[in-house]
Amino acid sequence: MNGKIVIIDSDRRSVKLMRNILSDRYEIISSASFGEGYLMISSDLPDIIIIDPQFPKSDGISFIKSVREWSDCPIIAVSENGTEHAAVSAINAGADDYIRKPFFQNELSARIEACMRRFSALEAARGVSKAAYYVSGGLRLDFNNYAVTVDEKPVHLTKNEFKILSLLCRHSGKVLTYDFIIKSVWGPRNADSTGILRVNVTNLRKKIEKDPLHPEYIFTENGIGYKIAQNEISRQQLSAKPHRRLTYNN
Amino acid sequence: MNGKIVIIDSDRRSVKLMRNILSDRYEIISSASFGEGYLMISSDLPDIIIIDPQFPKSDGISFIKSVREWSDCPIIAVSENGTEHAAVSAINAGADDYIRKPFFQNELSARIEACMRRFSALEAARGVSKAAYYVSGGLRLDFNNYAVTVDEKPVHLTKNEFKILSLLCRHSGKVLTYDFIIKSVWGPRNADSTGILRVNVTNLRKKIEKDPLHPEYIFTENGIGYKIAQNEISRQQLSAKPHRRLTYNN
DNA sequence: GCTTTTCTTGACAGTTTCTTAACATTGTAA
DNA sequence: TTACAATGTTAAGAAACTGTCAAGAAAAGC
Repeated sequence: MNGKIVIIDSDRRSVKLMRNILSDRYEIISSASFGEGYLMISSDLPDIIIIDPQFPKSDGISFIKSVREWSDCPIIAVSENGTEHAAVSAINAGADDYIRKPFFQNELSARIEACMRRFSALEAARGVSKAAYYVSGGLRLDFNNYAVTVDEKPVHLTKNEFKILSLLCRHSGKVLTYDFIIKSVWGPRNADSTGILRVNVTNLRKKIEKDPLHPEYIFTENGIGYKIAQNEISRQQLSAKPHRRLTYNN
Repeated sequence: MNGKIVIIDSDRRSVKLMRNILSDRYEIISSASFGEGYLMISSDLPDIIIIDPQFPKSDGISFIKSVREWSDCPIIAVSENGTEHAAVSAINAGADDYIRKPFFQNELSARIEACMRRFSALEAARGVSKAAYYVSGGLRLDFNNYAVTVDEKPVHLTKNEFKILSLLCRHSGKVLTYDFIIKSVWGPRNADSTGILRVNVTNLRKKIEKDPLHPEYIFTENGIGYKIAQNEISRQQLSAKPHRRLTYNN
């Protein structure tokens, strides 16, 4: 599996077709409604969002905008509306591409893959780890299997606890602000609702820290956010991707 | 000017049209041949490359691949060839977008701008992950991680202390007035409230200076403000010069 | 349906950080 | 040297932040 895609489209044939094209390489989750789709995006955190903004009938443009307020996830608009205005609106709202129906199947695939490549490059530049495991001291987290062990002993985490911990682990060594964590884990949400994050971190610490009062893994940066120690296995795997553009030295 | 665009297209009317659409916001350099275009790309280092890979005699796909070997500059293919194969080939070769002729003018603009936005984000992420440190003597400050070390030992700073120190480090070597620092850290505020700044600097010095009476890092310029020594990480060290290939043979 | 787990909220306490004010010290100009 | 302004230091209360608990709501599992 190359990743997870959320498809939001009220045309069932469209969805079925896209499923056929993509399901061998991607996990597909679909919805016919904006409301449900929105919930899927915030709970499942897909790698790509495909949406038919149904311009101008329904307000898909503001949907795209509102996702963009809290997520950088690539959005591809796929619509029967071939007008220039529809495409421009979607792209300006934050969509990464606008594809007209009926589309060529291989072209859809190619555009999705291109999107994924670009986003991976962006995340890599941001220091997001692509390693399969996080290891630090006695703590080990398996990103793919949702498994966490402390000193070889398996630890059960709830969904949100795992989301928080794996987020910290993907960005290991960096301080993540409360706001960033909240938006990443809960999606759109009142940013000042830090209480729920605090409770989750307390519960997490109870499960993985020997002495929650003197944390060994999850550190608090007062007034800013949380961080976790650098992944011990990511250093070797720091891949040297070629530089994107030549730059002047002046 | 928003940037520089190299257009490689043998169709003069196309080039003229694109010039008309884009020249108010971008510097346009164009060529009708691959060879010349290639030289332009390597010498002018544009922000975006627009290319019609559908040259009658030459292979535009290998051109794109060849540019991709050493540059990540966004490439937009614009071609009269509407086939799926043409689009898929271009995108898989490394093009960021494939636009069919005849195109909508505003859509072309929007797609170019979207490309620029994405690429800026990528470069910003790369820049941040490189030029993220201030170093002077034993003092080291990591702008992104709110982390400060003195002689390798981590030092804990409060949010405001870090704000002040990083402000000084960002403007290293220059004297920052009390007024400027206060406004930067606390926002609009009674300008004569320098007391709070003095307290913060005292606390900062306690944490990072060996002998606060004879500061090694944070210097007072009487009657003006504070300053910190110039960052020892020079700009040349930050951006390594990638190799450049100047010939294109096909 | 029921039971169990997880999520969310609000209250509260302990801790850290911020801010103020008083006082000490240093620098500067007459 | 003296007087005065500017800067440094300290301490204490205020404010903000963080960690914890418990209870009800919601969701998941059976």
